[in-house]
Amino acid sequence: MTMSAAAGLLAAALPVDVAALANSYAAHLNRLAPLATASPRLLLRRLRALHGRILTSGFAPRSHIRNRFIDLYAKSGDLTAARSLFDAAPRPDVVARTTLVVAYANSGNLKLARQVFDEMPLGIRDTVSYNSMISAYSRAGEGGPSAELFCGMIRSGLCPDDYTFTGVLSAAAAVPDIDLRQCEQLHAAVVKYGSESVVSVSNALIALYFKCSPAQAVLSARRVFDAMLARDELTWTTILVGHTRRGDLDGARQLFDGMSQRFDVVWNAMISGYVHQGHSSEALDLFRKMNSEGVPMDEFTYTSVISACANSGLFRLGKAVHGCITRSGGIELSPEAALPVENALVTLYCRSGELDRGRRVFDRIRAKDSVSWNAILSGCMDSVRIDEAREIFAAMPCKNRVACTVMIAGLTQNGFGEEALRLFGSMRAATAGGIDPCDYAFSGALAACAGLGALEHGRQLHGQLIRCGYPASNSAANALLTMYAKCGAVEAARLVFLGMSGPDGVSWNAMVAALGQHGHGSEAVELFEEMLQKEGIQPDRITFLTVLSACNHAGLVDEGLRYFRAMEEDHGFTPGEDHYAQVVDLLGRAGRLAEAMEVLQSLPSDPSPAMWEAVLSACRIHGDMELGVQAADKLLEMSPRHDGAYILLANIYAAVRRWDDVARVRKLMKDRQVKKEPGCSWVEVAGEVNVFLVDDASHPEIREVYRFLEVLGARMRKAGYLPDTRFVFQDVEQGQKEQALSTHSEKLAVAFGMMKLPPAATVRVFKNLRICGDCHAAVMFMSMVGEREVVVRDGRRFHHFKNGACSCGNYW
DNA sequence: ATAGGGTTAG
Repeated sequence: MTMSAAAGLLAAALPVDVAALANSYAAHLNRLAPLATASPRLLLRRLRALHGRILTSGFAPRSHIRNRFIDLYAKSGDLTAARSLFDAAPRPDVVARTTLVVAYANSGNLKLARQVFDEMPLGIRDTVSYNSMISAYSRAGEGGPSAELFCGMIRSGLCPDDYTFTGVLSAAAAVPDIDLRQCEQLHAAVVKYGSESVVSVSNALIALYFKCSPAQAVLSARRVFDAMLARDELTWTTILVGHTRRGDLDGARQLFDGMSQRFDVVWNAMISGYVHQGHSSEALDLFRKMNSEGVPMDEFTYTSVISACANSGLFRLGKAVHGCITRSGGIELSPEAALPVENALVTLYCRSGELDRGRRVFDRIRAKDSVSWNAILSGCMDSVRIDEAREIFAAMPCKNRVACTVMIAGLTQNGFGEEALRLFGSMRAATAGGIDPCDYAFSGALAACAGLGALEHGRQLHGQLIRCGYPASNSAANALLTMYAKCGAVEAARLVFLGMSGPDGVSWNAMVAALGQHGHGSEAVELFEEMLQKEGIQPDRITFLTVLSACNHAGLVDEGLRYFRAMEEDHGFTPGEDHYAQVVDLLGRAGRLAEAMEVLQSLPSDPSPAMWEAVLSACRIHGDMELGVQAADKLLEMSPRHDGAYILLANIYAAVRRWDDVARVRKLMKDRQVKKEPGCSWVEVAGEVNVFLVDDASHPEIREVYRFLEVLGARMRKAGYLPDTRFVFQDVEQGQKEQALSTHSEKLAVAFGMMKLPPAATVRVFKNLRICGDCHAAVMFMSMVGEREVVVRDGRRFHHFKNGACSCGNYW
């Protein structure tokens, strides 16, 4: 017999007033409850002590005592203890179950919370248990499940109360593009169940209407606001923030100035409104006014102001605010309250380029949260300190969705696409925490596919994206569109574009680029003209860059020049270096090298590397040795590790068969350690290498390239990527057709033939060769890979290869 | 046992 069992028997034998004991335990637990916020660790110690005493006393726990324990264990952070108590209950009641739902929801594990909720017998569910689950979803921004539960509770005859409505309304506010009609239906439900006079419900309703895009929604919000008999500080912040988020800063300011009694926190709302709209100076003016009027500031004020500085590049001011906070020791912030401020400071220092200082602030934070980790992680990525970012990521205790997304985007942008895709693939695995990727994570992964030319992988992601239900996310759709476009699947890109409910400027730019890059130059220009007519879509600097590039690819030189002029004259954009580089490229590619050089010489500042690169590439196409070498010299002088310069220079030499010079350039690259990042796109390498495949197949340089291609092909097959032909076909599409067809397709056939492609890729290469009209190259390719017969369809045309010969025709 | 706004990371 164990000690506790013996004590239990003893206790049972004694005439103890069990009810009195229960009351004293309950009172004890009530006294402990405030510790949940003040000091969870102390709470846990006390709880364990009390729990131990109860166990040894042999007191058979009453359910309300047990429930209290479950609640407090969860609040002290020991979910395991909470769960085992719950499991030990013979018949857990609604309260126990609801407590556990809330416990899991608060720990961020919505799935477990929902599981406990679902296991709750329908008969015992009450309004509070529904409310708890609904508000859990609402805090997580999950509008769908919250609405579904709301309907479920009405169906089962339960009456929604003000808690229900605040939850459902605020969840609905998190739904992107919430329908005005749905808002009105919810509003009607509020009225029907008599909650319209509750301040919190009205507040949530106002917030909801402001999130709803149609302009008349604002009027509805104002009507609710005007009808309110009592308003609290939340009402005011909601209405102020609502106006500012819709860009109506003046409206907000009028309300703010007209308030008879100004709650202190309302200043924060106004400041954050200015910050959000990028009006940093007004935000800071208000901050100063707040200071001079002696309005008490809190952590929200500091956080807003510091992030205003970080966002608008006012780093010195931000640091001054930091100094003020530290100096005025009078403001005592608890560690919890200081955390967001410190997090904002990490971002401030990282953005100002002082990563090490950001790191020091970060290191000093005692209880770092996920935001702290993510801030320093993204700081490292932005400063291209990839290894450090990898270390941080590995060390992070909380690799959440944002952390993964930052990593994926950062890796992709810095040429580690494969690593990014591996991470994306592993994040949803249970071992990594089972994180469902959000639309931003998808767009990072899709960008990685775009960079790698991994069309098949991208297609799979498309499928997953649909299954995960992100049809409305512009960021995901834009990435998808770009992925298809970069992988050469223009039609798929077009379908994505057409399927979007509200394509934004980025979408339009991406679609124009997609058309432009694949030889549909005039269509690209047409789409651009359509974009100009579109209401609510404004062309930006990127748009013009894209149009110039489209004209460039399609050989629409004069149109390009016209748009270049219109950009400044009609739209008021001063051309940047990138625009000039595009124009130089446009002229150069068209063989108008003299004009290109004129542009270069007329620049207000020195030409950028990109412009010299354009000149160099034009020289490659047109075989202008002299100017080409000059441009390469310039480029290498400016950036000695610019890999493109070496490759283009080698190309120029290869074009005139100066193999010794090619070898010299390659050796120089080696000596100077000009290396592509290990994760760089293989496809790009293949395209690059391909240019060495200029006739002379017996030359040692070329043989080396062949060997390289074989290795490359093996690696790609192993990783499951299909090679992409676009880099090679780009030459074909960019004019020079006759020449390109006679040389490039053949080279391509040889190159891809050497790579021993999997069957699906073989078909694609064959199709592309046929579309280029090069029968000879297609036949050569097919015999290299040992195919006997292949039929591929291209629209209504088909291409047929059989017994060493090609034919083509129409299906109907 | 349950709620609403304002802050920080992509």
